[in-house]
Amino acid sequence: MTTIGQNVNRPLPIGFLMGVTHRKLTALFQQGLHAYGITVEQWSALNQIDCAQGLIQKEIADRTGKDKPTVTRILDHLEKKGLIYKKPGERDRRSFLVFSTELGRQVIAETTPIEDRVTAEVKRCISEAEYDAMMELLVRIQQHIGDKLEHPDDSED
Amino acid sequence: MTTIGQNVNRPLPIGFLMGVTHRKLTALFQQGLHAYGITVEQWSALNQIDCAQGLIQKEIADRTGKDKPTVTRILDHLEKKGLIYKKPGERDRRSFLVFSTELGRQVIAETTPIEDRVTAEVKRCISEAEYDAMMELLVRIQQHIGDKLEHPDDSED
DNA sequence: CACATATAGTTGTCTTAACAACTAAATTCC
DNA sequence: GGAATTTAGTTGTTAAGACAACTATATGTG
Repeated sequence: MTTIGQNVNRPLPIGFLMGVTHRKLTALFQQGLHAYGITVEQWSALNQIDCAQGLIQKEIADRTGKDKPTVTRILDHLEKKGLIYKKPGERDRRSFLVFSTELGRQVIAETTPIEDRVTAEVKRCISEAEYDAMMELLVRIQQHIGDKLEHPDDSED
Repeated sequence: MTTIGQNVNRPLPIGFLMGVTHRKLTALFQQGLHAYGITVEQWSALNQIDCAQGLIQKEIADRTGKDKPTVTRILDHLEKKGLIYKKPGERDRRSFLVFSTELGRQVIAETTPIEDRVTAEVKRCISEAEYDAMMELLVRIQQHIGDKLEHPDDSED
């Protein structure tokens, strides 16, 4: 006779709860982006490119929190859709400078209000102060865990 | 002459910040799971199965916040690894009851402390009160946005 | 200079997520 | 009872994320 159901009702760990919440926020934004034929992740890369103009892919990766292969593929999609273009780096011939096209700029201009609406929707269920606190906590956790991933053995009590 | 760089330094929207944070938390837990040959998402399904014993796939989907196709595939992996088994539903012949095997129970018993360590790590950079507040806010946002996704046109001011 | 090492980017593989289309069994309604 | 509708689960496709292996250029050190 084996013991069954021993782990009764432990709370959903924070990572999983964050995953579920993240997926729902993404789904809401994705609904709004549907008419523009881009995904949420493509939007985030295009948004950074449009803001900064002339980023190299490594910088896009850093700013969007994605790894290099992921960025390569997202840029492939954005390029095929005519939303960005790459210029070979002259000083550093390993890299490209990435720019948004006129169309890309237009898409960001039109979709930024959609992102604002997602944020506004979140603020309908939590206060401004709670929102700010949440953002601050997310940044803190993200940095702390990021450090831990880079220096796994540091047991700085 | 086109305007360039007009979207100067808008803050990272909450959804994206949550995505970055979620990916880092997942990466940390995944490091710990490496020796057990399962992924974080497989762990979360196995964990639910092990707690409840005899869930049908729909219930696993609900409890893990995944859709049915995703659960089907995760269970395929868990079954191949000998961590779970399915029993055909007798009362409802469309569904299966899913149980963890002895090995599956053992894996969860041994890996639950690893998940605890991830939570503990998070609590090293935020207080207990902040942690609780964060969890509560995540639940609230997740529910509110979930409702919005189901009733998109409700403009309940 | 030459060799080692680091960095930018690409390609391939696997897993997960979203979405649509589908099968089969259960339920509802007339 | 029988047709329409739900519900449980599967399969296929596409995109993204993690990871490893790879190419090519840059940098650093003897």
